[in-house]
Amino acid sequence: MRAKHITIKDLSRILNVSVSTISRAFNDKSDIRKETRKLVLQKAMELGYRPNPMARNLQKQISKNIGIIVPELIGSFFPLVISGMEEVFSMKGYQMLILSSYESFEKELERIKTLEDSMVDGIIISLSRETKNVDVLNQLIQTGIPLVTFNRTNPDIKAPRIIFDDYKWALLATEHLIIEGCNNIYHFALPFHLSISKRRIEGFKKAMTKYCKHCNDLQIIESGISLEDGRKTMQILIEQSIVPDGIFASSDRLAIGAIQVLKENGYKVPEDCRVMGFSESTLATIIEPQLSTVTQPTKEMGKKTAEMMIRLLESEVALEPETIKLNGKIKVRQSTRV
Amino acid sequence: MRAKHITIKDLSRILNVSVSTISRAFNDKSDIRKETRKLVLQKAMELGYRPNPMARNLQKQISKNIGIIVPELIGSFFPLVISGMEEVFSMKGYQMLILSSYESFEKELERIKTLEDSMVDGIIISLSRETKNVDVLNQLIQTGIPLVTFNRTNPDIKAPRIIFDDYKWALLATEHLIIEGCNNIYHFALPFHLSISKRRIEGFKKAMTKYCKHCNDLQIIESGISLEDGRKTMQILIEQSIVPDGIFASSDRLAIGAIQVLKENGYKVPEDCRVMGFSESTLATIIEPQLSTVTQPTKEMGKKTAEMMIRLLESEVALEPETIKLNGKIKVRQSTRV
DNA sequence: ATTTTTTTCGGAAACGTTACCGAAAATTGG
DNA sequence: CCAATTTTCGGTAACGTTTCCGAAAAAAAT
Repeated sequence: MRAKHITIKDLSRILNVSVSTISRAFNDKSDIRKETRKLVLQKAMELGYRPNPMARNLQKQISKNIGIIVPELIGSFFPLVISGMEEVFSMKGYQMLILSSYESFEKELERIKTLEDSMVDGIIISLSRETKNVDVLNQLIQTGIPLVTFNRTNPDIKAPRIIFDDYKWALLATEHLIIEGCNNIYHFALPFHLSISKRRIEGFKKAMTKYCKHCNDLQIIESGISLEDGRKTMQILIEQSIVPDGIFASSDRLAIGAIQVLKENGYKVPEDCRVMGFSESTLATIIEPQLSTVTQPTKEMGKKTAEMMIRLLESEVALEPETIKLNGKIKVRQSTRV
Repeated sequence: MRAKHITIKDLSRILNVSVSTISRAFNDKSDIRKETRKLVLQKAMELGYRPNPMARNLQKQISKNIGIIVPELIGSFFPLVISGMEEVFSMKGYQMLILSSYESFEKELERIKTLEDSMVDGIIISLSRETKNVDVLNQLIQTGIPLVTFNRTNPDIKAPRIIFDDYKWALLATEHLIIEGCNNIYHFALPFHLSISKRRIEGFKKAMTKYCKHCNDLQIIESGISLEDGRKTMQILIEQSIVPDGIFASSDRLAIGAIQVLKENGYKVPEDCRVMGFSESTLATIIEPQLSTVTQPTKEMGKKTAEMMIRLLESEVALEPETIKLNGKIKVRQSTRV
């Protein structure tokens, strides 16, 4: 039923040259005459010949596939990162197998197994929120398969990581709140065990002590990642009659949840409490007041990650795991400025 | 450098059986003794043998890859659809190659070519906003490669389509506005040449005439797809001193743009103008007032699309292109109810 | 016990490439 | 003009499976 594909052998028969010369013509080998190459390529074009990638990959013992595991496909962040990866991988002739761990450690392991089975040339991963044990990843590296982590990563993994300079920008974000006049600032943090969370907490603390602001651990609350998590955290604070004059949330979704609850309880943003988000999302300009946040070069992160993978793939020797830190920008909107 | 993979030949040597029996053991063939199968499988497990997919695919002349082309990866819609597809494809051992056309016709053609080159077993596509000519797709079908379209499709394509019952739900959405008391309703439409747009317009018209409401073509405005497009359309209306008492927007983003501009100009939603969106997005509950909209089983659409592809793949004979219409639900929030 | 049937297996040829090893042809050097 | 070199090419064996064909072994029938 399917139209038969023309192969290198067909070409060989038609052109009366050996299959090896045809292969040579397509692979820019040196030991072929320019005229014969032109002849072959021309005829190939004419007959619509396309090299069969499966055969080539079998012979070369590669798959030209890169496995990508992300915690989720919803939200704007990961799709945008992936979109950045696509740009560089498609240029280099690689294809992406995109899998979601759905924020579950168990599923994450499953996905890794799947990718191993399908013999991808490399694996790119951003950890699920549940992932604490990274032994499997390190075993993976042991077997020789290139691994790159991004955004949600873990210092114990002996692989390159591409991350935002969370420490620096958390510091600057907090500083922004302080300069705007906040004294009693709370930090809504991501799950503590995520390194991304730790780095932002450090930045927050540093800013607070730098300006001699009161800062104890009660002001740093492990909230989660969703909008609902942000709501809950805020609700608990209000029930305890605690209303900060500034909130630095570790994600836009947490920040928006906080704003919603503040407003529902009659507090005004930014007058009563200024709120700062992190990692720009499309939601930031929809909420009222519009959310100040730290924008991140999300697509850039995808590109850098993909480029790192290409480097691993093309290098003969094992590279020392490198950490690339990307810079953001503070986007001031109405939620922090009266 | 890379750890050598154990092959069927290694197993053959170790177990002292032929390669064909091993292959038989793994493929549930009938002509093999239960004990030998068990023996083989056990040893394979022990040595961590995994069939090489490239070799298998070359032999079977398939790739176990499905190409997927979507207009964009940002926004919640397409990632969610893809997430639905993933569920069924990963069950069936297929992998997805996800490519984005970035809403560009030219890029779309490029992507199709890429997928042909990589010899995917089937192609799933949702058209870019620019796509009017679908000859390439029909040629593709001619060559025998299974094609399934979803959401943004085109009646000229001779392939199955999985769509929402846009006509019906546009009708019901408009009806909802009418029942809530609107008389002068405007429809912010997607680009007219998209069939999805046409169907919703028909639904809108039908509802208006059914209730004997005044409805001329000026009330149906080709707006675009983005939030910015929604803002522009609303702005133009207001500049003409036209303020409808109801707006049915063909996407949540258009609706939110409209709401923003209405509010900026001192109009109240829903008191002065009720606004109805279409195709639930995460933005709907962030905007104030929260947006009434037509929710769609987005993930379900992905599943159904993938299942249709599997059917094409597994069927020997060519199937008559079928159209599957999915139902939605009207979600009433504050933007349409006082 | 011999023939017939069925079950179980091994050998070898595919699948479409690339890679290696020579050999023929063309070029150079003396 | 012949030898030495270089360029260009063909033949063939991989890569790791599956599939087909036929043969051996086991079971059933006579």
